[in-house]
Amino acid sequence: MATIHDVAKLAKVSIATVSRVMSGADPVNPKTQQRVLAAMEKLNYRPNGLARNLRNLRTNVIIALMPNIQNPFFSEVIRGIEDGAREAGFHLLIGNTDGDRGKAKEYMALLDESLADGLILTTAQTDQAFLDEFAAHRPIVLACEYMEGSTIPTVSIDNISAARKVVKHLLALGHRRIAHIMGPNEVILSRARLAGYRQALQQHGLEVDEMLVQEGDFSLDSGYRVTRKLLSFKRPPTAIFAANDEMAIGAIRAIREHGLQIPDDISVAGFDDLTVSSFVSPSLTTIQQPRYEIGYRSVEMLIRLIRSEPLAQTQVVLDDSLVIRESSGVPKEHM
Amino acid sequence: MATIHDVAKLAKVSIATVSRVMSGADPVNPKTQQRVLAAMEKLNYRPNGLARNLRNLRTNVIIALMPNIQNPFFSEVIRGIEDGAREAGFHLLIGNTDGDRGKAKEYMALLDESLADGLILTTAQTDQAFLDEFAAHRPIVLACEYMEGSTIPTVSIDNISAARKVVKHLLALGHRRIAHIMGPNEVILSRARLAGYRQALQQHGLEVDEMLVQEGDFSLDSGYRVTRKLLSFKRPPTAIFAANDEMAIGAIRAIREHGLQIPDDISVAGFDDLTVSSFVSPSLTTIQQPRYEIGYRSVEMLIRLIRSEPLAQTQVVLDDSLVIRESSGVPKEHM
DNA sequence: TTGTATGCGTTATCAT
DNA sequence: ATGATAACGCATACAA
Repeated sequence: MATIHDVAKLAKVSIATVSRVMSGADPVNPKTQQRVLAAMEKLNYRPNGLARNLRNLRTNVIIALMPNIQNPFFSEVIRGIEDGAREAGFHLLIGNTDGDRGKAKEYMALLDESLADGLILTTAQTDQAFLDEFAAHRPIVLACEYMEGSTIPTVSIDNISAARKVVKHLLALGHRRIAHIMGPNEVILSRARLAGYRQALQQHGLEVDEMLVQEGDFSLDSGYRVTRKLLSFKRPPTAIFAANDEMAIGAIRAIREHGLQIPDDISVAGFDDLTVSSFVSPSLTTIQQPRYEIGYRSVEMLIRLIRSEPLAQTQVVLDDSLVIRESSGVPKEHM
Repeated sequence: MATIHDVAKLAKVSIATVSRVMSGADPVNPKTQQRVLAAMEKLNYRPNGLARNLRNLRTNVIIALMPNIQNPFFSEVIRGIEDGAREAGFHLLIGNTDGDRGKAKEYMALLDESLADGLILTTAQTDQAFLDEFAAHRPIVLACEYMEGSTIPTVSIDNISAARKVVKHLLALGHRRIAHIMGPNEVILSRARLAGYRQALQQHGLEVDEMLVQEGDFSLDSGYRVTRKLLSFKRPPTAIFAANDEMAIGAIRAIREHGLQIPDDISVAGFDDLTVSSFVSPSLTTIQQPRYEIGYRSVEMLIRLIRSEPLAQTQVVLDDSLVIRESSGVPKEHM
């Protein structure tokens, strides 16, 4: 690979002049500029990004950590992050943690090794105390979930109110035995959605039947398994609210295999509005959240942090909306 | 951030000794080692990766390019790549190209800027001539599709024979009017699967009705739209083979909306065996390919290329298998 | 307008 | 066993 020295020698100038031609910062005589350009062309010169980064002490790399690259919810968030990063001249390094805190910390360490300029977490990935401390001195943004009492810049919807909205919809249809398939209890998101579920029932004067709250892991398969369990109860629920669409699709499968009709025998609602959710049969009632925008706004904030620019607000809450489709309906006893 | 000089000063040694303590290559007196370690601890020293990389002229970064991060097929391939990369101490930079060759070339340029050590393409992303030339002097592996007459190291299944297998299955059930929803014509994969479709029909002595070959773009929605078109024909097909599962799921939706039963009125088959494909209703007949392994083997090859180690073989073809589920059955006139 | 010289923080060579 | 020093390739302050 040709270096700046090779170009300088061929163009009969100093390396400083070559550097100036590249940056365009200082004025350069048009004729020498031509010579330099010609030399760069001839040598097929590409500046070494490593040297440039060391000199500038910046990498132009942003890391986005996701618990699971397979999850289509996050991939749309990532698209928003990527677009925002590209527009600002940053590269995106995507890290998959599989919910493993060790992996997450490994990626976070890249910040301290100067191999990345900033970090976006989609879901917290680790304990709040550690994260607060870590983020205090480093450019970090938390996307998708909100940590109560934390000072970390955050972009998310209000998961509690969104979950409440789903359950109120089911209550309004006449359901009284509504089950909730929650996500992993250690995930903040999961607890927030569970809280919304409880609030809706309580505001309706109903007690929460703890048997009807079951934990999944956000996978299709866990939704399937948990639903089979729910259906085996003496008094099965008339509606199931799953904490994400994938578990809801798993639930649909289990219900159909059980020989029941949706929504006639049992209603199902999810959360996220994946693309596939309007294509499954029956199509899924769910919460639509602005996934792309969550990503885009997150990276905007992060870049301001990296540049030490002030933040207008540190906690951004975006709007969600309830999408009612075929999977939710009036319970049988009311028909 | 503390540097190696700060550590050296505090420990009252030279920077060379600090470096030795870190690498463990040369012997160091245990007592001085303790002093150095203590100093590193006290200063919370983290070596600067940028400087290290510049010195070594390596980044330990591998780039994986995918046409669409949303596509669950690729995300499993990426998992394989990521695991392989991690095991070998590499970081993975994931690039989304949206099928845009400009974006792809931008990422490829990172190789020439020394910001990455190697590149994996999942689908070719660009024209063969450019790619062959580009790959001739750089560590590059092509995953998922095979380019006829190319010398680029490749890991994939045999898409032609796999597609043939699907169509032969439909023929064996008694279908004669079999439609094909192909992927974008500029994608090698799409043309390979189309070729397999043609071969199967021809080997069965059937002519290909060109009206029954329609182009989609691998999205759910395109499968839906194209299927509506197919169903509007005077003589609609009795079976549809979609070039991927997402289009097949779109097709299922269109067929149900049309009031037809699957597989009684019309059979559907896909390609890829996404997780969701066994959960949709009816569950999908499809081709299962070793996505994770494709990724894993690709990165293995790439790392050998980066290290200038010899390759046992440059074109790896892995096994696929036909998974028969509920969406394909005997056509009505045969029942 | 251009050149010289220094430093970014490592690793590695060569002495001692 | 340890230290001094030279790269790695670039950007920039300062001189000319």
